Amino acid sequence: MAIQIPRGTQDILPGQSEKWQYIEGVAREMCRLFQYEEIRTPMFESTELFVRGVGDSTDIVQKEMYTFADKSDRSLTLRPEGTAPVARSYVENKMFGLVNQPVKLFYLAPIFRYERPGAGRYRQHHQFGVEALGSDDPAIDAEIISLAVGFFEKLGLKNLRVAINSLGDKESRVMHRTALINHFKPRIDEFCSDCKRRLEQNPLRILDCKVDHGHELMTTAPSIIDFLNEYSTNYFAQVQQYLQDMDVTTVLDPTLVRGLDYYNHTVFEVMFDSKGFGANATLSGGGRYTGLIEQLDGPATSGIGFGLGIERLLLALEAEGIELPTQKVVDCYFVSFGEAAEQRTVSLLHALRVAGLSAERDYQGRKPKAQLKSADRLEARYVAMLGDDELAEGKITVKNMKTSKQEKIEMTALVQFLQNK
RNA sequence: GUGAGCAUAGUGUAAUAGUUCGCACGUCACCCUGUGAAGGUGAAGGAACUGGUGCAAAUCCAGUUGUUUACCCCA
Repeated sequence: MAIQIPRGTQDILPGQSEKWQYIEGVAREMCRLFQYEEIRTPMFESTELFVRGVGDSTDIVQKEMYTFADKSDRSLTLRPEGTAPVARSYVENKMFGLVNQPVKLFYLAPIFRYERPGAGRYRQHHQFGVEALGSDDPAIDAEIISLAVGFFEKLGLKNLRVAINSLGDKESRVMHRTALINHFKPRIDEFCSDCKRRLEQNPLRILDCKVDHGHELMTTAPSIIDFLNEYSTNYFAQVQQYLQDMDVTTVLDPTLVRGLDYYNHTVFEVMFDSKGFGANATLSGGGRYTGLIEQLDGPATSGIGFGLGIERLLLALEAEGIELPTQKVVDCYFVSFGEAAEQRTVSLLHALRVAGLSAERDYQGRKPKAQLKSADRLEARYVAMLGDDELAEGKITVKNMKTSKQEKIEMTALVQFLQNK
């Protein structure tokens, strides 16, 4: 049996990789406009970083990390999310001391989680993530959200729903959780088995249960918004106002929570609603984190960011029927008749490439007819044909593949001829 | 981690417990020995792995692996 690719991973092959490059290009361009700079952190970190940063009660840390010991018995973990490494780097490189705050960073990086693969979920996936560290200004929350939305729109995605919520500070979250349990517990027998399990595990999830969504307790359930203190309420109102000022449409979703421990205040998700699209409607998720930097032994610093999965984005683009521009241009394909011509092709081909023209030839000793076929399939703009006749005259036949017109030109004029086309 | 479906040439598919597993596209050759997108003829190339039941297994059963999908959770 041949060796197979590890479960939940995929090769990005030619034909597909061009799409990735395009998406990455759009991401970089957005970041340039919004003035975020690229950071590249290692693919693996001390396990401790994620245990402390992400939170040891989260699913990610409890069961999804690729953790291994190196030869010196250090416990290392393949990056399961993007924010903690950035926060670590911020602290380690003392970026809190930089004159310009917040420090605005982005990354394009592989993420590893040991989980069961499904629709739009992989063991290695790739995220475009953006983080702004060192500012409590609600304007930066709005900026981050508008960047995410702008990115999707630039790629032509429609049917987007931007869900937004505030978790307030940690206190409000704990109080809300208790209130939810008290609300549902007396009548939990009326709910489905999933909800019974959710009651202790994650009572908030009961609210978007598909089975019990009609139950009267659903509508009367306590909302997190009612548990926010004055600062949190005002902060959230300000974020929403700024978003409105930028014409970014959002939907308040009081049931929105995120699975990572470090989130406080603003949280948001960009959802893709399109029928035929699977259960993973979340294209992007993010929010504000206030305790993370301190948790990692840095000064009290607040940050906000988001991550979005490229694989899911590609699925969404496909579902929408959006074709990404992929340009692979072959300026000239060489077709040679006979051995002498084939030998002469080597230097001509090289000359074109040196001159900045993309050029290709046949390496399988195929017949001229088959060479033409290859040129056609590669969508070469021109074919340069060389045989004994041309060699004798010091000329070469150049054929425009679109118009099928061909002419014989001086061999020495080939580069110039093609450059002018 | 739980449940369900699927696994046939490079790709997409068909069939059925019983000779040599059919078709399409692709590949290659020839018709056409210096010209691509059309056509004709021909060729190469295939049952995920392991075990079981049967005279006989691609087909039935079990396990393994992979894959799709719904949960959980997330990007």
